Amino acid sequence: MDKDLVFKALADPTRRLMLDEFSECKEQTLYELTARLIMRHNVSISRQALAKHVDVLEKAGLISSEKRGKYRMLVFNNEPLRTVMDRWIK
Amino acid sequence: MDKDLVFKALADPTRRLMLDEFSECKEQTLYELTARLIMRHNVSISRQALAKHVDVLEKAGLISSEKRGKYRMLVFNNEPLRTVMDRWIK
DNA sequence: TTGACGCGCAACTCCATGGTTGCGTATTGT
DNA sequence: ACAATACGCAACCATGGAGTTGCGCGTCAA
Repeated sequence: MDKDLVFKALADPTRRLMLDEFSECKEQTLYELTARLIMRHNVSISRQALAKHVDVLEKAGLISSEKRGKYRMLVFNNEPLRTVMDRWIK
Repeated sequence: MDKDLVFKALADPTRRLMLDEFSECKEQTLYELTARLIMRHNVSISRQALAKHVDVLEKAGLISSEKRGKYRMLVFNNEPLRTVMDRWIK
């Protein structure tokens, strides 16, 4: 696990909103996630921009993705968040 | 406490090294901190660049500073780190 | 088969930010 | 008084990253 990638992923407010959605529903398609962000958080953003954020979160190990036919299923994993703060909080 | 500022502060690897030093020694002058980073972590960086990082950390509430004559004393505060991860780790 | 839809990819723009350089200020020791 | 030093400030440059646009591909229902 690359801690640098985790902190980079957390640096963006849109990605933190995405994590908020995932902490309520651990499995979502990219389509569902986009719809939720637009409707519940008034996020005005294109699908492609969201897809980029998904890539960043995936490289950080915070989500994993799986192709299911037409849809792309995203699964949340908060384990990196648990381990990344160890060095300062004792 | 502005969580956005905290995550921004954590996004940079140099600032995370600074926090590493602070978690070992909670009070340091800016001069001491600069010397430690250069010697113990082989960080090649100017004093001004460090001062900018200090400003970012201070705005995030992660350190507080106090002028003591010629020196600027910096004091670590990890409380924002404890509260900022709540929403995803339950 | 054909159209709609969810998605991937690449090029482009724009701006925040890390870093440097140069100069000025205040404090301290001799 | 004067030199050394720890620091603040402002301008500048270069890079990375967020966002958009346009196009094409694969899947599914009619």
